[in-house]
Amino acid sequence: MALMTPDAVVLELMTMGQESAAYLADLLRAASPSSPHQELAAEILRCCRRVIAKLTDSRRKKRKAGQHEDVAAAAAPGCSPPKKRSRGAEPLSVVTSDTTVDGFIWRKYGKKEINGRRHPRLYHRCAYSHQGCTATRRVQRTHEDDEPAAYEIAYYGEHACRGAAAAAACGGRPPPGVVDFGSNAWASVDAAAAAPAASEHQLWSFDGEMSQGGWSSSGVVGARV
DNA sequence: TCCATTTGACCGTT
DNA sequence: AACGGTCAAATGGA
Repeated sequence: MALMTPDAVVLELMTMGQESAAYLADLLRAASPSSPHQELAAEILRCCRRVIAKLTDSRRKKRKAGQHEDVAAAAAPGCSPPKKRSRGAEPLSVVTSDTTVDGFIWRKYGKKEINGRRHPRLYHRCAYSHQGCTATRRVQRTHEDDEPAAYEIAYYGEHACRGAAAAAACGGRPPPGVVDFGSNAWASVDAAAAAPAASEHQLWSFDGEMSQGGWSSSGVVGARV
């Protein structure tokens, strides 16, 4: 039973982001009507709208085509999953400057040097995969020289575990974002900055409260599908 | 000792 | 045959 698809998560996040940006714009306007920061808030708002529009559009297309969310989720229980994902699978891609904020706990299971890319591609699966959660994601740095670094994260599969499973694992505190992955992960170097590599307990970079519908989507800077 | 990460190898798709 | 996704043994840290 699919509880929260990556699409839905991102859509929800972006909606929250949009509301927050609108609120911020109001605050700025009230504080200083001529503040140049208003334009910044407006820009954030525009980005959110574009992402939401994209997401809504792609979901509508999927429904229309009668396709499953993805290949992994479509695999029947008992059948061995395909070793390689079909290229027909349409992932949800998010471009973000922070790979650690998406509300789920991820575990790295592979790394691959990709042709024409200076940085390797990282493969993660949901930390609750042993509970039947089929969600996976693929993290790839977008442009080699981007500063700050931007990453394209492609989400596959559905979270059968919910993000709440992560919260439970955290002893009821606000749910974690994402486990950082390993000592050589360039993503962690950028996103977690000075944090020493490794233990998932110290690398949550979560600054919101998903359980209350208010978690931050600050890392997301754009999206394309 | 357990668990997460690393990394080379395997295998499916194009 | 090349490419890319996943597996699984080896490794290292707590």
